[in-house]
Amino acid sequence: MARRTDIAEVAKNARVSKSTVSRVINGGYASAEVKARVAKVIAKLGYTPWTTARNFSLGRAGCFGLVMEDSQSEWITQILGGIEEELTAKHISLLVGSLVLKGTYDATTVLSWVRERRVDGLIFARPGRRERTLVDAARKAKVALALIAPDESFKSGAVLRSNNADAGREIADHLYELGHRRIAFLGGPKESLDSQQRFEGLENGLKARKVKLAASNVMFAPRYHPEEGKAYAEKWLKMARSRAPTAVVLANDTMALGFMRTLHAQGVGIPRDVSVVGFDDIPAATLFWPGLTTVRQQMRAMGAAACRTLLTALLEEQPERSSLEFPMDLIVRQSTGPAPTRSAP
Amino acid sequence: MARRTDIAEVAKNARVSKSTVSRVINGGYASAEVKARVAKVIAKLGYTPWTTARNFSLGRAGCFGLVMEDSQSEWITQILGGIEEELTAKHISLLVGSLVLKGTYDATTVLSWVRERRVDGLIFARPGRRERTLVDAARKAKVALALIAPDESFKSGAVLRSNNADAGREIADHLYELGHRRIAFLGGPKESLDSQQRFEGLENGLKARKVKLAASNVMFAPRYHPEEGKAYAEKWLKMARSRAPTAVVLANDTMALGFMRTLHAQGVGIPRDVSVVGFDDIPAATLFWPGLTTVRQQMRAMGAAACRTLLTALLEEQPERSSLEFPMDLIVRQSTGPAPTRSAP
DNA sequence: ACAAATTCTGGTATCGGTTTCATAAGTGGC
DNA sequence: GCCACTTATGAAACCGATACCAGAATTTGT
Repeated sequence: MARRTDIAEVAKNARVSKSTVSRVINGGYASAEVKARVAKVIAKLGYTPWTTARNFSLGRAGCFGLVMEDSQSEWITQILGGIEEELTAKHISLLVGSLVLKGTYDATTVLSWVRERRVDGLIFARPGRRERTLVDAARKAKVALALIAPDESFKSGAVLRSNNADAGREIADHLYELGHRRIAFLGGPKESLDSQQRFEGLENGLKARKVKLAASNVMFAPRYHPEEGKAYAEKWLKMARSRAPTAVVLANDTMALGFMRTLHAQGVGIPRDVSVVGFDDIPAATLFWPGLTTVRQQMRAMGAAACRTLLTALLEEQPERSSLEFPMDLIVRQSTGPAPTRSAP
Repeated sequence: MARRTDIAEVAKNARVSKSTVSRVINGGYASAEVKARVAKVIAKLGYTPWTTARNFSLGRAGCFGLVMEDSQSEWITQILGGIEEELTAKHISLLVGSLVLKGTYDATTVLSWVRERRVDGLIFARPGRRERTLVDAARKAKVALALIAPDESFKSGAVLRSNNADAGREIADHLYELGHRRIAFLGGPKESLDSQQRFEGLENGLKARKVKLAASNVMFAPRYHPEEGKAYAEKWLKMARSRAPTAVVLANDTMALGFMRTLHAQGVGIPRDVSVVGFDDIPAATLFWPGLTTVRQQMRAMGAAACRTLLTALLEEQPERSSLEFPMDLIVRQSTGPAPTRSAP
C-alpha cells in the first residue's frame, strides 16, 4: 500500500524545507521563484495536506457541531445549505460537524463533542426547552456558540433570530386589508418565545388598525401539533357563524394544516368561510389544497450567519458576541381570501 | 488559560508511563492494581483523550461522510437516527460525519472529504443519477462505501435497499381485496430503479390475481414532482367514469399528494371515487385529508446497517462487501377504500 | 556606504496520543 | 530448577502538519 505523499516528500522534490512548503501553502514569506517551484511539485504529486494532521497541529477540531431536535428537522435542508455555502467559500475549509437527534434526549453525544472532539463551535438550531441545559453546559465549557433562537436572554454567543413581531404585524395588515375583523390566534406552548412574539406582533398590528383581538379568540396549545389544530377546528365548528372568527392565525404550519384538514373534511370552505395563516412554510404547505398562506424564515441566511460568526470567533480569537434579526417573508397562497360578507343566508 | 489535562499528566499522577495509561484506556496488558490506580486518577482529573490527537496517531479521520441530495432530505431524520444509534453504542465513538446538499451539484466538498480529510467511509443516501459519478470517484479513491440505494449493479461497497417488489405486491393484494380491478400506475423517471421495481412488484402481484394492468394505465413521469401527479389527475378527470381506473398507485408521495390535491379541488371523492396509494410515507402524508395510504421504508434500520458495515470495515480492516434487503411497511390510511360499484348513476 | 528593516529559508521543537521494542517479572510444564 | 511463554511496564520513536527561532539575503533609508 503506497503511502500518501506528505509534506516532506514535496519538500524533497522541490529542494526546499518542510517549513517553506508549509509557508507556500499557507501564505508566508516565499520568493516568487520558490513559490512557483513548490506549486509545480504539489501539482505533479497531487499533494493535499491531511486535514487531521493540520488540525492536530493547530490544536483545533476543524469542525463545528450542529444540534437540533427531531421535530425541527423540516429546516435542516435550508440551514445546512447556508452552512455549506459559508464553509466551502472560506479558503479554510472547515467541515460541517455533526448533527444529533435526540429522540431520547441524549446529551452525551453533544457533550462528547465538546469534551473529546473539542469542536470549534456549536450551532444550536432552534433549541427547545430541553436543549437549554445543553446550551448552558456548552457555555460553561467555553465553546463558541451560535444560537438560532428567538431567545434574547442568552448571555454569550451569537444569537440569530427571526423577526416574529414584524411578521405578526404583516399578517395583521394582510388580513385587515382582506376585510377580516374577527380574528383568532392559536399559539404554541405558552413558554415558546416564538409563539409569544408572533402573537404580540399580530396584536399590535391589529391594534394599530383599531381592531381588538377578543380574549376568547386567543389560545395557547400545549404543543405544536396537528391535533391541536384539529381540536381548535372542532371548537370553531361549534360556534355560531356570526360569531366565529373569519380568519385564524396559527403559530406553526403543522397546527394550521391540522386545522384546515379538519374543517375541510366537514365541508367548510377555505378561504370562503374562514382564512388560515400558518408559520414556517414547511414543504407540505404547498402540497395542500388550498395552499397555505404562511411566513417563511430565512433559515438559509441564518445558518450562514451562524457559521460566519463562529468562523470569525475561531480565526480572530475573539469571542463571538452578536445578535442579528432576520426579516420573515409572508407567502400568500390560497388559504387567505376576502372575509365572508356578514349577511350570510 | 489552563491547558487541558493530557495523558502525560495522568501518567505522572498515577506514577506510571504514558504507555501504561494508554493501555489502561484501550485495553492492553495492565495489572489490576495499576488499572485501578490509573482509573482513579483519570476520574479525579476528569481526563478525556483528545479525539483529534488519537485519530491523528491512528491515521484515521474518525468520521464518516454522509451524502444526499436536497430532495431526499425528507428522510434525514430517520437515517441519522439510525446512524447515531449505531455509533454511540460502539465504545469507539466515531462522530457522524457531514452532510452535503448539492443544489448546484457541488462535488468538491465530498471530494475534499476524501482527499483532505480522508474520511473513514462514505454513506450515500439514495444517490440519484448525478451522484453516480461521485460514487465512482469515491470507489476509485478506495474509500469504504455504504450505499442506501435500489441499485444492485454497484461492484463494491455495501448496498442497503428496500424491497420495492414485495411492497408492490403487497399493494396489489391490498387493492385487489378492496375490489379494485382497473388499476393505474404512475412511475417516476424511467431510469429510476425504485420506480421500475415498484411497478414490477405491482404488476406481478396483480398478475398472480389474474388482473392485468392495461398499457394505457401505466405511465412514467420525467420527475418525482407534485405537478406530475396533477397532470395525471387532469387526464383522469377527462376519462369516462366507466373506464377510469378505480385505484391509482403513484411511485412516490409527493406525486400522490399532487394527484389527490387536484382531484379533491374538483370535488372527486377519495376513496369514494378513486383510491390512491403512494410510496415513502413523507410527513405530509398524515397531514392530508384523507390520510395517504403509502409504503414506508425502514430508513432508520438502513442507516444503522450502513454504519455497521462501515464500522466493521474500519475496525477489522476488511473491505465491506454485502447486500441487504429491507422489507417495506404498508401503511393503510384513508385514501384507499372499496372500489366504487360499477353501476353508478 | 553603512545601518536598519524587511524578506527569505532551514533546522528543530511541538502538538497528544499510539506503537514498537527491550527488559523484567511471573507462570507453568516436565 | 530450567526453559518457554505469557504478562507488565517504561523509554523512545512516530504520525504529519505548523510554529518558533536563528541566520542569510535582500531591500530600504539617510
